[in-house]
Amino acid sequence: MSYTYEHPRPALTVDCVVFGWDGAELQVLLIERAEAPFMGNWALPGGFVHMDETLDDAAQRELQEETGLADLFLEQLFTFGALDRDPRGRVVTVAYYALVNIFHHEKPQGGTDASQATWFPMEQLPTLAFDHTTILNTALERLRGKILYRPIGFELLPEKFSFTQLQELYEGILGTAFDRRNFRKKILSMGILNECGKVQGDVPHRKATLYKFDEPKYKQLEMNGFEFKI
Amino acid sequence: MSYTYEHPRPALTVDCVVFGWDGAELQVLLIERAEAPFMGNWALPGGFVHMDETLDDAAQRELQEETGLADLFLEQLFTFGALDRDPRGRVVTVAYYALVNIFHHEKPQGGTDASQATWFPMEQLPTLAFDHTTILNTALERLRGKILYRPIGFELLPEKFSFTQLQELYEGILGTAFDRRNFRKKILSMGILNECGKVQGDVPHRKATLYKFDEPKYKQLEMNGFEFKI
DNA sequence: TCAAAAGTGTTTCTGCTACACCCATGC
DNA sequence: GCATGGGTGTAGCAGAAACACTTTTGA
Repeated sequence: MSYTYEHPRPALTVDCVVFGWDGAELQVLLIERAEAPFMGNWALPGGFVHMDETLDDAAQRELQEETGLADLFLEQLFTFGALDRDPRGRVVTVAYYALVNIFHHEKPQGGTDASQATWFPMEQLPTLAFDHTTILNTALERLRGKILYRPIGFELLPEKFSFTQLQELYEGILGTAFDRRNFRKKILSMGILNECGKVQGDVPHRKATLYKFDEPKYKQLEMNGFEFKI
Repeated sequence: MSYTYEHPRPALTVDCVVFGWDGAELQVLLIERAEAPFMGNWALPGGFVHMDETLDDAAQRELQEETGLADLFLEQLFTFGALDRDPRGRVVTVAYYALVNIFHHEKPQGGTDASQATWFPMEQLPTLAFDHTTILNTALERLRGKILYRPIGFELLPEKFSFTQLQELYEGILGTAFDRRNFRKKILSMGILNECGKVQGDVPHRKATLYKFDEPKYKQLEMNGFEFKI
């Protein structure tokens, strides 16, 4: 079976930068390529866009197939179209970035054309196939920008989390330190967290209060002109 | 001549939302389509991506061909891939937005496959072909967001402009009013404008001081951590 | 009782907001 | 001299930043 067109067409792929947070470091999910080109190299999960799926659907499908991940925060990032970005010829890729709670998906599974899917700390990335390093850096920039004015950090945490966890997440991603009292004050004053008791487990010190992000409340506040801001 | 691939491929286009400012209203440059589909309808300038050009190059080329515009602020916006967005079949489009001084390009010229290119005020847009209304709205959102934290508003003004012009631009795009004194203070305190004398022409009142945006200065400040912010 | 993290208020400072009058120019 | 927009300073307020001690818990 083959397909013929009057004019040549670039191939179209999607690639996904999946970020996770292990409590200390930002992590990225990479797959080991099982096919040429760059066979055996690490790369972002991704693949060709099918004719009967939207770009968002393609990104979701590829993530599901290559990493087993589903139902995560997924947002279009940027489209990369450098002429020589793929040795197979002209391939344009629509990049996405995703945020996922790493502990809900600690053992991602390799799938069809990915022999492995593994978390890497941002600070110890392997060499990546194609222009995937560029894509990853773009995604990191976006994450750093967006986390300041949208409540997306919660996507990386467990459903219930302590203020220390939240603060360490922000500090780790942004590379800056915050005052504990001011941080707590600012977030609490937004009124988008619900307390859910000190369920924290066996720790050799005082138990922290755990909170949940109240998304419906946030959506409602947002509609009334409220803006999340760190 | 024809091109055959093992798998079907979406066609890939670029579309450009070109914004201009006439001193009172935000304007968008549209072309009248000379070919099916939507022949005779208004649409964003754009067209198919060639195999030997990047996406940015394609956007620039299409603008040049269809409107005569060159050397303008042009930035990738978003990629639209809904299944039914083009009646010819699966067409994915990488949208761009551009900012241009309307008085340097008052009479844009229609080109190859565009029989006319015309400025429309945002408030009086015709019905657009394809999903171009969606694209345009996305571009407007982006413009409104970005103008707050990047000095891109200057792209829409003449090289030399008065504070009133600048303020009216911001007020028009954002739909909010600013205090004249505070606005002036804030912008001046950034130190990114150079005074260039009261060259303003025949006006029946006091002549305004004109300013130029000092881009090198801005770039330098930016590198030292300065952030433009309205 | 010690170590380790949780929790909590107040003061200071900075930057934003609100606000009104005189100036220059052409008609 | 009048109509029109240009240009300017200050006081009050709100939100950000700085800052240190007490509490809880398990070992």
